[in-house]
Amino acid sequence: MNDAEQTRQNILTAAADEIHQHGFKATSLSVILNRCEISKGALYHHFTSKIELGYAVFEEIYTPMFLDLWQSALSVEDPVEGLCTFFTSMTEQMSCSEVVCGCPLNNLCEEMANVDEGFRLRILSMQEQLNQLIVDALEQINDDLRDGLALSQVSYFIVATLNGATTLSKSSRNKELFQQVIAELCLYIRALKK
Amino acid sequence: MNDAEQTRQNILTAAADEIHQHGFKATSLSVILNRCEISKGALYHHFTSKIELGYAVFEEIYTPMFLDLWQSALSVEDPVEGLCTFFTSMTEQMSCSEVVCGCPLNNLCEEMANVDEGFRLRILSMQEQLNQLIVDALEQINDDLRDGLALSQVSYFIVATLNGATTLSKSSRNKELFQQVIAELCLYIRALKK
DNA sequence: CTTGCAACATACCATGCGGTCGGTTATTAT
DNA sequence: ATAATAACCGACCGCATGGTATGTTGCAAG
Repeated sequence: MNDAEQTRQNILTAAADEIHQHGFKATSLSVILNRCEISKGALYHHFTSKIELGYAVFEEIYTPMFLDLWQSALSVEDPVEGLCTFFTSMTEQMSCSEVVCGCPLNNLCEEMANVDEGFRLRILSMQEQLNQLIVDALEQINDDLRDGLALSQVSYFIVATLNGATTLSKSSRNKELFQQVIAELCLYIRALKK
Repeated sequence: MNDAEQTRQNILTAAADEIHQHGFKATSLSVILNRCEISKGALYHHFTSKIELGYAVFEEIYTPMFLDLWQSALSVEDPVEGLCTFFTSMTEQMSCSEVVCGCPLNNLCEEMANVDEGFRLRILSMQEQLNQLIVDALEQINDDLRDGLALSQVSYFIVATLNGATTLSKSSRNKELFQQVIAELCLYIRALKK
């Protein structure tokens, strides 16, 4: 990686962290500049505007990190158990910043979906990708599942609950509530089986 | 209500709407002043700062509106069915602004819980009140429910899912996803019974 | 009638923001 | 070697923000 690409990556990772911590609007470009020890000219050489930087963070940092996580959780023999262990390990490995700051994508959705169409469409696309991921995984064990399940609906339900759980843990500022919701979610997921 | 109290109420309702639409930080005091056709002096006569205005909106507008809604949904013979009809009617009566802007309390939680302790504690307190409301209602039909249910956990699960559903509908900008999650949630709730 | 305070109005301030622009250095192609 | 361009610097700009200080009006008690 040459120097230019390196500074671009530095900007992206710093911006990703700042946006995660403070949201997009409240993220100050000057803070990013300080963290990267670069000038404003450097930033605007790589990104045409703040919002384009935001899009790049979304597409190049958040999205792959997110989808890879879910993909690996679902790429097991039994995706139902895969999801449950995924969720449970989240409650254990959850760092303090994640308890406090929540999921970056969920945050961005809350903040920007109804304000900026570019963000909204990106979020929407990602949610559909994620939903497809889950549906595909569940369909592979369709024979073990109860009859009459609306798998897409089930998938959205799971994701919605998970997002709601992170939001809940943000206000309570402890893992306990999150763990409770996750425990109940695992009960629900396992009950999908016959 | 005298004139002073009337202007105070005007400020509160205008602020509540603006905060609902744009979030707390992005809400501009000058917009509120224009909507109410008052001066900045008037606002700062009634509220010492922007954040105190935010607290007042939370306590005097959002909280009672919210708790009353849930209370009336749960104050029926069968709270399980009460919740289901409550949720279902939400999907039908949901105005465009609610689809786009989401739940005011959920929004505030997302935006302010990890930034301002005053907001966080107020949100937390309200969530605990709401949880107690649901738990109390479910306990009254405990005999009809399955054994071994952790009612507090169940209650948090329901609230988390509902919040996640509104967030989902924000990014998709249509009711369909919301309705799907709600439909699945109703299945879950009804399955709490024996 | 006047005194006093509540209920406003208006002008102003410091600050931080995203963004621009002319200039400079480093790299690369010819 | 030189020309061209990428990569970067840093001063500056307009603007909107939350907040303050001073001034004005109107009502109500004494």
